[in-house]
Amino acid sequence: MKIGYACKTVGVSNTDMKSCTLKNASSERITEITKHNLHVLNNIIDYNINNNINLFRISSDLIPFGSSEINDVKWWEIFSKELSLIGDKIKSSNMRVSVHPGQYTVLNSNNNDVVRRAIDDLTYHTRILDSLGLNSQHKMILHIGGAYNNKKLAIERFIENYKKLEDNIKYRLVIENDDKIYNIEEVLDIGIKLDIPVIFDNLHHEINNVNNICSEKYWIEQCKSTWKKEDGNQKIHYSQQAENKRIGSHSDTIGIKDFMVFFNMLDRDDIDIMLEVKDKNLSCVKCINCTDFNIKIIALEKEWSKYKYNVLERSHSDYIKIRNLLKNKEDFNAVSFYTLLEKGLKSQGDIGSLVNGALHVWGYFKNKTSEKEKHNFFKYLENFQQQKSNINPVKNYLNKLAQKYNEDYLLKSYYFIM
DNA sequence: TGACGTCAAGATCCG
DNA sequence: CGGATCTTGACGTCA
Repeated sequence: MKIGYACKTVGVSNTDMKSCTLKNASSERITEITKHNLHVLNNIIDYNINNNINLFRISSDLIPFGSSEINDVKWWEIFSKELSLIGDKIKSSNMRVSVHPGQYTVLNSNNNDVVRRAIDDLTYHTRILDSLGLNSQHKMILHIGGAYNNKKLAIERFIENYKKLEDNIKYRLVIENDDKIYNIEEVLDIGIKLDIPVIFDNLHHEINNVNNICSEKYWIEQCKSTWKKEDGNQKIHYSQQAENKRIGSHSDTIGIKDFMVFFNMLDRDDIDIMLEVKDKNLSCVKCINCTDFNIKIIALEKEWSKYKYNVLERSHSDYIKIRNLLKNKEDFNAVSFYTLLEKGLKSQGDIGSLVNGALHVWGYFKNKTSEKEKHNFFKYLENFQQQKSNINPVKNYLNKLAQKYNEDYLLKSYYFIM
């Protein structure tokens, strides 16, 4: 089983992709950004390897305007060396990657121009995986498209247009149920008819389902048979509804208790789970740790070192509870740890606890800083205490100091990003 | 015509 | 002038 995350990282340095607007998209600018983004992709792959993450979705933003006619840069030739080095890393680490054209890539449109652009976009995404030298287990996920007041015709159009696609596109293409139009039963019908693997998305299914008679497990098992040996293990998407947000919005983090219920329901090892969640790799590491039967306490201690000041500034009592939980090195439980962590991070920190957190972090510097820096810090802190500002200027200043004095422990923590 | 989703770029505001 | 905060962009469908 692999558990992965989509497109970008949270709290990892040098992993931000660049982009540009259409009016600035010269060949030079596109080449420059592509070079940067490939460097970033390489860093993300390194991060994944170092954190035992072996499922990842590559961002469609890798190449600016990758499927547009205005991009005339032959990036797959110019950067062939960089691409194959990244591809080699992916292969040698047994990582599985994917790409996912979004809701605006519509293969079944009744507008020929939209279909033409959709095919260009599929060609672009396929080229990413091809240029990395990856096999057919590395997939491209697509939704079926619109309904146009006649679903039957719209499905027929999808089928006809699919048949016209180049073989190297078909080689990777898989289809997924969406949250509004095509439910899992309809997507499965298409998948079976065309011999395309089907991705089950639990949240889309919750919102847009056939009926409540068949269980999630039933549909996941139905999808399983669409995955052939050369496609690799069945892949599914998992996400949770964000509280107090529009139906279908992804949660900020994966609630570990609900995830474990889902995981235990699957009761299988030959399945890969792509998480769709705002905190990306953070939830991914959480889920990996909680499903690892051989987890060592050092893995949780490492996690705690990154989150501790975020908890401290929100809730001192949760901070103490988690610290106590980790003191018992023989009998620890990853789910209990993350459940407490979620509770702590959900707490609303008051002025006192936020100040307490900032002072703890200040402790890293107090013997190194100049008088001026000390003065600046306490000025920011005083402004916050007197409600003249929020906590951000205080934390931003601490971040600056952390960078200046190269405090690796703080820079690797999530204190400055949450 | 706006909502939908995404998030960096670009624009503007603030001290 | 630098940093913080708000708006735009780029895509297609549907109400």
